Amino acid sequence: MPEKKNRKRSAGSKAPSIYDVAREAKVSVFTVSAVINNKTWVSATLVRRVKAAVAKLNYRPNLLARSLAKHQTHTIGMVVTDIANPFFPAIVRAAEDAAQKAGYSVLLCNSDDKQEKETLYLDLLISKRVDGIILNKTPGELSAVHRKMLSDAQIPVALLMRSCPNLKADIVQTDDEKGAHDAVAHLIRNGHRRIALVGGPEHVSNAISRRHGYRKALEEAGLSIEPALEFHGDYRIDSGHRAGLALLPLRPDAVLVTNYLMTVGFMTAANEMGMRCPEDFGLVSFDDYPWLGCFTPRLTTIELPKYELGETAVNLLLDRIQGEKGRPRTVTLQPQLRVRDSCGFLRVVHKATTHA
Amino acid sequence: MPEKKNRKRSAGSKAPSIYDVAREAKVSVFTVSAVINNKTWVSATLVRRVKAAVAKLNYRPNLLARSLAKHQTHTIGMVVTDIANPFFPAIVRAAEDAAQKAGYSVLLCNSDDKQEKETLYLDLLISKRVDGIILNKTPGELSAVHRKMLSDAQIPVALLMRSCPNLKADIVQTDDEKGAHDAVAHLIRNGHRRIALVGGPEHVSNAISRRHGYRKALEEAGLSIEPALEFHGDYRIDSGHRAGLALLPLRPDAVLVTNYLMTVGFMTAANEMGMRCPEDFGLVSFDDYPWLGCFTPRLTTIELPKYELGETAVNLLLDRIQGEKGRPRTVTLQPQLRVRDSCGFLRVVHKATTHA
DNA sequence: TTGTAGGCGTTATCAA
DNA sequence: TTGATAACGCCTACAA
Repeated sequence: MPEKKNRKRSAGSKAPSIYDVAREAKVSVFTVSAVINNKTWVSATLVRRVKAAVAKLNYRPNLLARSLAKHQTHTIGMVVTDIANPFFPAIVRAAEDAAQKAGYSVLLCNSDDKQEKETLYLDLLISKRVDGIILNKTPGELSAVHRKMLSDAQIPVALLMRSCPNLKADIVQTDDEKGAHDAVAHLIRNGHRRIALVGGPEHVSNAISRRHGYRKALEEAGLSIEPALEFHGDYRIDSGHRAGLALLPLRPDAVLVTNYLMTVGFMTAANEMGMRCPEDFGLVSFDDYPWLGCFTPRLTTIELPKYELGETAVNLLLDRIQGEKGRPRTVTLQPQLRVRDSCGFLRVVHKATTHA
Repeated sequence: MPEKKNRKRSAGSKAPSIYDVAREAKVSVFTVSAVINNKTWVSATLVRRVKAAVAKLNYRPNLLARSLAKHQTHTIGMVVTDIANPFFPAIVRAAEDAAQKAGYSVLLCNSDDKQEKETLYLDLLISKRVDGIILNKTPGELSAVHRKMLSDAQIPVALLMRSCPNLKADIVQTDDEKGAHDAVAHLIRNGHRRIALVGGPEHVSNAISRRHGYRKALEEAGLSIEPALEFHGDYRIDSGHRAGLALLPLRPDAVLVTNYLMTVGFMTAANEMGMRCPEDFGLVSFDDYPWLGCFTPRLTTIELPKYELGETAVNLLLDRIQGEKGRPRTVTLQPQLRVRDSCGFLRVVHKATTHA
């Protein structure tokens, strides 16, 4: 058998296999394998010989074969709605960092928030036998089939920013209700009364939490909830634009926009309508970015700890991969109000003066 | 042999293999394999039986095993400096789209522009036997060892936005010299004379091109090149900030900042120093983003076709994977000047008035 | 048209 | 401490 291998090898110039190394070092494949994996029991002489052969042939173990034999790929799948949405890059970066540190790599998938695409990718990741999946779930349940496949194949999943009604899995999220609440409370403190909401997709858990927080703050302040001031977007620019077109004519004092992309659309609409922030309306946006501080209006935001989100997601996953059997954990990270200039601070001063 | 498999299988609830399906459908593994791969020669009856078994068992082929047998993983590796740099997400998204469309998935790596990390990832990708690599090369050469491994393993690479001195490979890039030239020419048309440059890493090909374009435009206009007005950054925020601190005191009329992150740093420095754009200095930035149009100052930019970059990269790669043997191709996409308000148009009017 | 058996490159079991 | 050799799950000549 080794003979045949020889023939093939010497023909073209393929990547060397463990057999080539074994032959070169005049040892068995077992020994080579042992050296590759730093097993302690190999004699110094053989270690030297093997290492020399490895260097000479530029041998690199075929991780596919290894994965097949060991039933683990050291790969995690990460499916987000869209890496081009600026909310995700930092999260993905953090995940990749944490994964890399632990010897894992990440396969990136974009679902566009479509169930079909998500299903497709889930199938793919399962087929590729990834060791775990970070899932920014599309709204809706996970099919029974996929639940079964995931549990049969023992592939843990960590839910990112979105819970899934019928999937018991670890979750990493931010305290969105609190974030939205703090944002609206801040707006109210600054004197705003009629506050609009540009929310996310109706059935996405974090969008629901944000709406809760929004309403709660309103109620606590004794302000009425006007359904007409609530707009349901989809976290993309265009829906923010539509929201602006629909909401601004209603002349709200201020608005809470629940993600950056929609804020961009909203501001564009405002510009088109000749309305200015914060003069004509106050605004708090979700998500913070380094560039928000150096352009006008300087947005007041609810910062979400993106890096920690990604990092935590893979750490939860890694625990499961290493056999952690406890019940699902939920890690809730704290958002933070970052006050800048888009809330009509001047207006507050004005009111305060009035009161005095 | 199948017996042993049986024993194991019935014990736990592992993912089913092709053998399980064969047994369930009462056919041979060959037939199952044929059906899975839509071979035409299987009789309708057996196809039906196999499909039923597949559905019943929720069978999904183990792509690892398939890859090992077929010597192709249908995976491409993509190594960028940092996905958190807003320049990359759209490119990666485009690449993933194009890859997915062709049945490939993408493994994402961040090199941070460090040779060591790049080397690490290259080793990894080779070991994982990816079918191709999209590489946003760190400055410097590719080691001979890696060149040899890549060619031995027949792994094509497509260089993204950066050429590599000793690697003959397909390249996708933008016409950076033209982009920078157009930017500076625009600045000059607007009346600016002393124009500073915030450039990229000294040995990165696109940074060199951008500097060429900058100087060329200056020369064409008969303006002198002041080395003191050229700052070498690293495409990250902090270096843009340092650039602002160093350049602004020199009171240039305007500045060309060669990427968005550095522009953010530069603007921050300007704010700290109480200098305003475009009143105190004009600015053109590389890279365009949807949000630039709705915040002040509305940046005039050189837009780079990010989506096409990513798409083209994988298409070039796919061609190679499918056996294309021609000599390396270079695809150069055209950047586009997008005029907004950051160039001090008013100033031009002013100067014009003066001259009149 | 279908089945059998060997190979893909590792790891792992069991002797030696 | 080492060496044969059987898995791992799939593909694919070669036979039937």
